[in-house]
Amino acid sequence: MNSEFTARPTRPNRTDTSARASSGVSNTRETLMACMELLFFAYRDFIGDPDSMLERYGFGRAHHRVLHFVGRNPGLRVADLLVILRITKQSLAPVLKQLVDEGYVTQEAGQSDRRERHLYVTQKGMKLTDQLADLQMARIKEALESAGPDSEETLRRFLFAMIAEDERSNVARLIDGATNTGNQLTGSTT
Amino acid sequence: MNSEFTARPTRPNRTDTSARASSGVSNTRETLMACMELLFFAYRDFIGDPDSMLERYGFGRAHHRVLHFVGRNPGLRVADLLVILRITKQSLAPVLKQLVDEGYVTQEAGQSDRRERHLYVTQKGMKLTDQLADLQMARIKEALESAGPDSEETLRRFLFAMIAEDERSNVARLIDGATNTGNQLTGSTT
DNA sequence: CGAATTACGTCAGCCATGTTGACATACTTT
DNA sequence: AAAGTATGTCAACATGGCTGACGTAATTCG
Repeated sequence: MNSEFTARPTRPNRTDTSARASSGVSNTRETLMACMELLFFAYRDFIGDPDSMLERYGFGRAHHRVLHFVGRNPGLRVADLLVILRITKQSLAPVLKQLVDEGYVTQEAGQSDRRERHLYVTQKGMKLTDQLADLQMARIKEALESAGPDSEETLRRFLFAMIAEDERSNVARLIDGATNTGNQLTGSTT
Repeated sequence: MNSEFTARPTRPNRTDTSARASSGVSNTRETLMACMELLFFAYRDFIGDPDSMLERYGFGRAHHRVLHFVGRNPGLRVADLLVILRITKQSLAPVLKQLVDEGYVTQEAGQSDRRERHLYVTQKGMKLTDQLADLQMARIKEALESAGPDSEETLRRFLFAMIAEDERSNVARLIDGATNTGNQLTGSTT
């Protein structure tokens, strides 16, 4: 017994007060709570996909993040990466070293300033990076389809608004700069 | 210079091929990529709120998760918690011990089976748990409002579909059982 | 009854990922 | 020449995971 998390406790005190009363649409505490928990589980599985693939390469999430952001922003400097990932150079060092040593990422001295190390994902690296991204995008795509026709626009608005206010412009610039898809974000959320 | 992550590289190769071509609505690779990155940043800030509060108590995310799930499912057994959190008892032990020692959680031997330890969040614990949840729900609520009128339903559908297929029923049961809000999830996603 | 199983705890050792602080090195700027 | 900057590196440490092994109490099964 108790194989998965079918396991529910004997569950006492279920008196069903509050909530449910406002059977309507508005965001009750319970509804928001459900969103919270769903976000928790959704995100877990969202990272679960790439995690298992990364394992086979001896990489972790840290490697994934580096591959992703360098892949999307070729020529990124080490300092940029640190700011994006919000980690210290000491944390990045071993991860980056491994990626460079194993040929997934290359470094090039800057032209104007030769102290700078510009990072690039190699072909070998891009292959892995794409595989990882494809896994995650496939899950998102499916979920969007099952969520309805306008779900993608709604989702983007929601996620963007979830980001700390003083970070939004940075994120918008990052995404947008890398994708060159136009100004959906900065424009639509004003 | 380079204060935040204003820092963008010199950015070479921006030739703008693919994408954008299909200017329509459909989920292009670039759009999905944007969703991916937004999800990454959104989730980071979603956890950032409680993180800073937890620090003041000397707690981490692990404590938060325990408080949350025990708080929502009073009487949960240790084994249940392990399955929900997908961690080992050795990982849980120190966290749970700290919460019990400091009076945030209590344990009670089961009535029918006295080997079982049923977990309950104390009043002191509920106060903290509620504060944490309120922080996160406030962010979600705001984001939903800024995403439009039907965004909550859409979001729930999306998130639910993001969960691994063979986990959905479990999650639905968990959320639903705890909230007693009815069968929105299990019903609407079929 | 006695043996096996179960729920939980605990000890020991390991790994990944993060942190600070201090310092070295190469390069640029003043 | 001196100061500042971009990066790398060493050392020590914290957190939160993991596995394996073992103990203990309680239940269940033969």
